Parts: sequence; C-alpha cells; structure tokens
Amino acid sequence: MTSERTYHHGDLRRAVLTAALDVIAADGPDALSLRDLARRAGVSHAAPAHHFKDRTGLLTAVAAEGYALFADALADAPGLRERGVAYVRFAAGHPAHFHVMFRPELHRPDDPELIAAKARATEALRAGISGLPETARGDDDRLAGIAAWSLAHGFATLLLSGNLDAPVGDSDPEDVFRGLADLLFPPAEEAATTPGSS
Amino acid sequence: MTSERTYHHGDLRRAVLTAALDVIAADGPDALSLRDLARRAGVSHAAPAHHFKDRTGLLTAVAAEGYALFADALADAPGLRERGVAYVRFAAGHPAHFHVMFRPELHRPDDPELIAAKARATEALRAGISGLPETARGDDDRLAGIAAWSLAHGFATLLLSGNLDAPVGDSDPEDVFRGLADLLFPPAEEAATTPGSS
DNA sequence: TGTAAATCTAGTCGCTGACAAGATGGACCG
DNA sequence: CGGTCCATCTTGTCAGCGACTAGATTTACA
Repeated sequence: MTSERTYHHGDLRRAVLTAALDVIAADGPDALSLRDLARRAGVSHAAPAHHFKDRTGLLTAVAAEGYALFADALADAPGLRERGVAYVRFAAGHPAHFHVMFRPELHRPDDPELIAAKARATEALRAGISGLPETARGDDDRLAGIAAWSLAHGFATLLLSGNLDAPVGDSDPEDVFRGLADLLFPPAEEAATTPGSS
Repeated sequence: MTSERTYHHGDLRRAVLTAALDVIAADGPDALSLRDLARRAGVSHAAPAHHFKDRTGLLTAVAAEGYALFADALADAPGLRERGVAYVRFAAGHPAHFHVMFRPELHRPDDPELIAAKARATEALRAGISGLPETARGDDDRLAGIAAWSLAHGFATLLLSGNLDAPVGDSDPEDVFRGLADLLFPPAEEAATTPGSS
C-alpha cells in the first residue's frame, strides 16, 4: 500500500469524502462514523473535524457534491423524458449522494456551497418542464412539473429502497421509467395504442 | 402527572412506542434514543429492551404498526385516485410511521409481524390498480401500477421532506395530488380542459 | 530565515446501545 | 393458603461515538 505516513495526509478531505461514500452506499448514512473514516484514512480520530467541522458538516459536503453532480447530469439530458431518465440513472449510479441529498435533516441548511449547488439542480429540473410540447402540458405548467418530479423521484426512491425488485424484475430500470414517462406525457399519437414497440 | 410509580409500568410497550413516534415526527428516526424513551416513560434505561430487544426491534415495531395502519387506510379508499390520495394523506398524517416504513435498513427484515403487515399493504396497493378503466390502462397493467405507485410515493416523499413547499404553496396537498392523478390517468373526457370543478 | 496559518495528534467528557446479573411482583397451580 | 415460575423492571458495566481542548508538526509566505 502507499503507506507513506507523513504528518500531513495530502488530501484528507477527499479521502474522507470518498470513504464516506463507500460506507453510505453500503450501510446508509446512519452507519457513518467519523472515527471509522479517520481510521480508514490512517489519521487520528479528530483529524476529519478540521475539514468538515462535525458529522453534519461532512454530510452537508456530501449533499453539496451530490447536487453539483446531479445538476450536471440533468443538464446533459435532451428533452424532458431523458431528463427523467437521467434522474433515475443518477440515483442508481450515485446512491450514496442521492440518499444524503434528500434527507435535509442531515444537512446544515445555511451552507453556501450546498445552497448554490441545490439551486443549480433545481434550475436544471425546472428547465426540463419547458421542453414539453404544448398539447401534453395541459393547462397547468406547475402541475405538470410536480407530476414529472414526483414520478421520477418516486420511481428512483422505490428503486433504491428495493421496493421495485419484484415488479421491475430483470428489465432495465431506465427502460421501465421511459414507459412510465410515456404514460404521463404520451409522445404525440403515432403508435399510441399499438403494442408494437417491444 | 400520573406518577403512580409502581414497579411494573402497566403498558410500557405502548408508552415507548408512542414516545418514539413523537421523537421521530419531530427529529427523525436518527434522533431516537432508547435511553431517552426510557426516561420519558419513567423507567430504567434497560427496561425498553425487554419489549423490543434493541433499537432495530423498536423501529421494526414502528414499521409494522405503520404498514398495518397504511393497509387499513388504503382499503377504505374508493377507486384508484382516492387510493392515491389516501397514500398521501397517510404520509402527511403519520409522518413518523411513513418515514420508518420506507427505510428498510432500519428494520429486522425477517420479523413475522412486519412481513405480514407489509404484505397486507402491498395487496391493498395492488388491488387499487384493478379499479382502472380499460381505456386508461394502456396495454400494460404492470407499468400502470408502477406509475401510480411512483407518482404517489414521490409526491408524498417530496412533500414530507419539504421539497414541495414552494410549488404547492397554500393549496391543499391532497387536491394537488388529485390533479397529478388526473394527469396520469385522465378521467374520461367530459370536462377535460375546463377548470370548473372547484 | 522567521513567523503565521493550516493540518494533524492526544486526551477528555458525556452520551449511547448492548449485555449481564439480580430484584420485584403478578399469574397460576397445588 | 402457599409455592413456584416467569414476565417485567433495575442496577451495573463496557466499548464506541461525537464534540471539544490543548498542543505538536508542517507548510506557506513574506
């Protein structure tokens, strides 16, 4: 191993953050222990506190990083449906970040970095709605936005908690979600009722 | 207060469970401390362990009770849309139960009482889908079921975590959800675009 | 080169969950 | 009425944790 063991770690902040993501992905945020992370990084039990202040500070940093990655992932997706798919893909690909992001009681709500990243993600979500064709939107943008968000968030959440293992089965969750999105906002009316696609 | 102070509490199990719900509703499951609950009930710090074995046992009991109440609430609702409304109403009315129910890492997964209650709730959910009119169902019951569940669960989750405070505003969340449900499964086409119902 | 700031260590405190051993009192049976 | 069993509760203990403090070490920079 690279056990150089200098007095200064080099990049303890990143090391602790990465170790935290491992632990959270494996056993959830509750299983996270600052002392354990310090041991993994090979430093004393109080070292992480200098980078994150306390446990809440560490989780706030995880959430902020998550929202930043999330905003990027959403921005890259073309159209509302694929934006929803990106939502689901992010949750599946970054479970640790996702779990912490939507547990606000774990955060320091006034953290500027968190606020900025969250605002960027919110804006990326909001922008997705405006991509809807007029006909599908009905008479209320606000409702459509809440519906799209609820559908994606509910699916992602149930997926991560293992509640969809049975109904989804071996299918690719992202494909399943495309089916859900088409149910909420039917894609024009070319082959609406024909079961042809499979 | 009724500080009778007999050696035997009388109904310590119920007292601890109720106190736990208070704490969870206020500060989340993480803030829950067996010793604190014991203090609230006026018993020694080890007394609750006799009823719940350990912290996981207590949370498992909360989840089981939640699923039982949840199944009842769903069963009483007429039709799929109102079943979704009942889903949202349950989350808003029993936030402590709801929060614990969908955090499986907090449970003892092999607990028979939990398994039974959860099966009853799952069946009540599944039964809701069969109430859909043929036209709205499209060609896939399975997809419609996942969509309905995801929409209700996502909306309830985002609502409880405070993420919908801005978009929902002063509106009654249950009414907002009725709007979402009508977007996913349009109710025939009588007065589709007219905002008349209020 | 010298000094201030950043980073890390070592020690301590109160709290927690879990466990073990023993006290208490009710239930049930003769 | 007397005895025994057992569920319930108490007391005591242990290791692990988060938070805090004081001090050591290294880097940065002027």
